[in-house]
Amino acid sequence: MLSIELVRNNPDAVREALERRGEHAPLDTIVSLDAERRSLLTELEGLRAERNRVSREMGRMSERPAEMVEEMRRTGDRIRGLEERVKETEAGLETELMALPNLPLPGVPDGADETANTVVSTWGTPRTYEFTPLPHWDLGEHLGIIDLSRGAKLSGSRFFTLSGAGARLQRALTAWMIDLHVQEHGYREVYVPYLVRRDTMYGSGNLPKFADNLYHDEEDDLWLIPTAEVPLTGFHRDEILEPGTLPLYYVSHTPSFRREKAAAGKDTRGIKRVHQFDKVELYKLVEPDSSGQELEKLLEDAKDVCRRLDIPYRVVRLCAGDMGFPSAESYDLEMWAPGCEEWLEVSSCSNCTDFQARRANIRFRPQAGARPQLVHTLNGSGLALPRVLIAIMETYQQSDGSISVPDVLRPYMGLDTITP
RNA sequence: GGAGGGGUGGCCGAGUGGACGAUGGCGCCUGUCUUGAAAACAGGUUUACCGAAAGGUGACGUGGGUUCGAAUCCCACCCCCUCCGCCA
Repeated sequence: MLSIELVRNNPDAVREALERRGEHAPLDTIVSLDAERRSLLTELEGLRAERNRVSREMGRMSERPAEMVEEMRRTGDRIRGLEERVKETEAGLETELMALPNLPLPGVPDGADETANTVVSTWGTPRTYEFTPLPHWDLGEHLGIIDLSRGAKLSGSRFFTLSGAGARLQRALTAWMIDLHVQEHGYREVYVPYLVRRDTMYGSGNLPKFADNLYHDEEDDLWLIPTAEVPLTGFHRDEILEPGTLPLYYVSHTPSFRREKAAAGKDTRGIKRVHQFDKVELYKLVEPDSSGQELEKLLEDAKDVCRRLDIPYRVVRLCAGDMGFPSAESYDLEMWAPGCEEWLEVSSCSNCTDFQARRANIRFRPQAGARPQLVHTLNGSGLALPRVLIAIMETYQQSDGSISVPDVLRPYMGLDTITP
């Protein structure tokens, strides 16, 4: 959520920033709702002050004059009427504000969609093969480690099962990535619920706008998380972090559930885009001054995973129009998959500035006794599993159809080669 | 799911219709004393909103209601604890 003070005081700057994202926001409505709210509040609070004063006076009297009681009853009615109007105005204002995405930071390039994104760096050289590298769906089938049709049998299209060395590879990767982030990058591992309340989804920015992309249990009003970012944003909701607590680095491994309504028909082969996938998520709560630098570090931590796996990757800087709703600045990390011959997005690292912190009410106290301020939050995958699985399988495939296990994973896998 | 108990400031805990944002204790901060520290003593110590300021308003789990006036009474919901049932 954007700060109402910012919208009130700099509507033109906000409008301009939102335009860069292709958002044509009803800022005039917001500004006038805000003005209305404040004028109603002034009136309401005046009446309440009057009522408090008279009530106190009456408490001291032995006899309460009937006309005084009568007048206060009328004041009470006016107060109730005003409270009703304030509530309506605030609800309207909140609805409008909740619908606005975060503002892109000044350095974020212009552009309407992904065609305006820029590749900022590339690492590694794609290998050359003496044979035509197969896509993972073929490799997975030959090796008997990915079974798409059984996934479909159980749950429908875009679900998959892994078995044998495939399941083991995913588990090895997960454990290795978590260990790397905990032991070398300073993150604290957390285990979180995969079903969350409505409020938690509002905090991260997934509700109310993106309900279509979420699975929802009607009976208990619980929502399946589309990323660990959701529960991690809720982790410190309504807290004031004491001086010396920040920065906080968390890593969490969870499944992610996505309805992929908007992507109907896209990427239907293999396990690139599925309704349920596992992910190791990196999450940070930091002081506002450091969030730019922390984003660079977060991105480094994600890149480190690619480098240690020895898989070529590139870093893409997202333009203003292609960023996620809560993000102010984002980089995507893409791994090269030689079988399907494409760059696979395995991580998206974002600085959400105070956008989620304001929604989730996460603050910190800079020094003892100082006023609480909103933290900045950042998130990024480190990394998304099925796509890394794809990249590993396709990159490390051998002419006989087997897959050589990357060195770093061998201790976790207990074998060097995946064969049928 | 059933029965019972409970949710008050950073923590503990008092308060059952009127001067209570809330006694007291602990913790923390500042000062006095001390070579320094501890102890003792004194003062301070929630948060949001409206307002240029003075000041005002709200918040005692949440939302409604009763009342001139609600932490306190009523209703609904949420959460926690204990026991029973079920269960990995």
